[in-house]
Amino acid sequence: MKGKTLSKATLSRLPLYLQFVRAVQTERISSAVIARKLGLGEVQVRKDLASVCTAGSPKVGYPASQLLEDLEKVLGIRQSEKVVIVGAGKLGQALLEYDGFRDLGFEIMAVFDQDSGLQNEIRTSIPLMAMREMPSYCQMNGISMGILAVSSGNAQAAADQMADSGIKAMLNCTSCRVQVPETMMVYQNSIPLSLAYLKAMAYSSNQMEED
Amino acid sequence: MKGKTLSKATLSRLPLYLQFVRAVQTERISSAVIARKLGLGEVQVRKDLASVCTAGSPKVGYPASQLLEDLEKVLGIRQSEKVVIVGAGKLGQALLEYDGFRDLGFEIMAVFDQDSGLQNEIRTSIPLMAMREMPSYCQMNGISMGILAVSSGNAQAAADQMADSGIKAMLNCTSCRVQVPETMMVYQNSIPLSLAYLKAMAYSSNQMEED
DNA sequence: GACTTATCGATATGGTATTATCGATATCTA
DNA sequence: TAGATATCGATAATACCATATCGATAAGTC
Repeated sequence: MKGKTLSKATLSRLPLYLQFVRAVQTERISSAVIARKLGLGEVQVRKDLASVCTAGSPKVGYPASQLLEDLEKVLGIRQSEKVVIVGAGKLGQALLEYDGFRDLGFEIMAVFDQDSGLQNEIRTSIPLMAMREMPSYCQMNGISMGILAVSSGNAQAAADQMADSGIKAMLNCTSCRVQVPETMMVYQNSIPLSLAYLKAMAYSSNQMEED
Repeated sequence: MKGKTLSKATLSRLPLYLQFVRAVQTERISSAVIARKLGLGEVQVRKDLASVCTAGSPKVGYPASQLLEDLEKVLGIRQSEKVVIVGAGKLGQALLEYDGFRDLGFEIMAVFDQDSGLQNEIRTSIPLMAMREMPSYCQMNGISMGILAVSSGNAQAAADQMADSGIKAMLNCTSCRVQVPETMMVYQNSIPLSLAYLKAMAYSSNQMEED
């Protein structure tokens, strides 16, 4: 549309701004306040916001309602996005109970698992279905996003089935890398891997201090 | 020590290399193979590996055993790191069952929760304790890393208690930002936030294609 | 032993992201 | 109405990261 170029780094921060603006009760917000609360640079906040909202004015800050609206528009959460979860183990169940998805415009439609005996463990109204039903279900409901939350051994097979189902964007919550078609976008969010990264960061920053 | 400067970006990839080198069965590994399987640039892999290992040689690649050793050394996983989990809900339980931590050199020592009635739900031998026991437990066992996995409403309070317990690095699996002392390092790993980022990425890249 | 090839390491280039700086403007006060 | 101040937007400078290129070297081949 507008040909604006949103950088990856900026994109990754937009949801944070969204959350913050929602939580705040004031009519007007300044970049300084956002920066302080989110632990970011003041200029960075302005630059990020400038790429989605032009309503900021000197001495007064951004109007919260306008900023909120613009953020939601850019993030595309005005109309909710349908998502499936693959894997009904503990992690999948945790995701089912999580209310954080709705706030960000996601609607969890269904959970798929090989083991349909887990039905009684699941307390929500979201249906649990067998893996083999996934392709037809996703295609029928026009679902293009999915969360991979199976055990390591099943990761690649499940990923293949997601590809067969027409999933175009996968959040991989496994710690395995999976091979997917080029048309599918993958973002890895593995807790153990993140923990390893955090440790390495802490480790190396300590070394620098001691240096 | 050696004054080497490991970039954040490189650090985030080291665990991937580690996993890959472990999984591979050959004696020698070339950067090209790693790059292809991990979907990275060949030169990038060499550059990353050069910062931790000097044993690569032309025509032959890297000796797997040496590379593995060096990666483990840099990531500091030769001696295991003790970690606590805060929050024994579904997510906390999922983490307890997860074997991915041990492979990366982490030992889950205990879980803390306000509700100690969850004991019977937990199937592992890892002890569940009350939150108020956390400070003494962590200090007694010299624990400096923790995973925050409570519900949104309790996030800040739990984070405060982690700070009181001497935790120096927190993996925040909540979707809330928490305020912590400056001495504490935080890395956020929130599945809904990651999903929002992924959607925004897919969204904007589609726009570019249609452009 | 000379030639070819695969592969590494190092340097150079280009791009992206962050931070610093400055001018412009809306509000407030006198 | 004039001046002071907070805050934004824009441009510039810096730092960071990824990619391209090139020479060097070890293994294989004739």
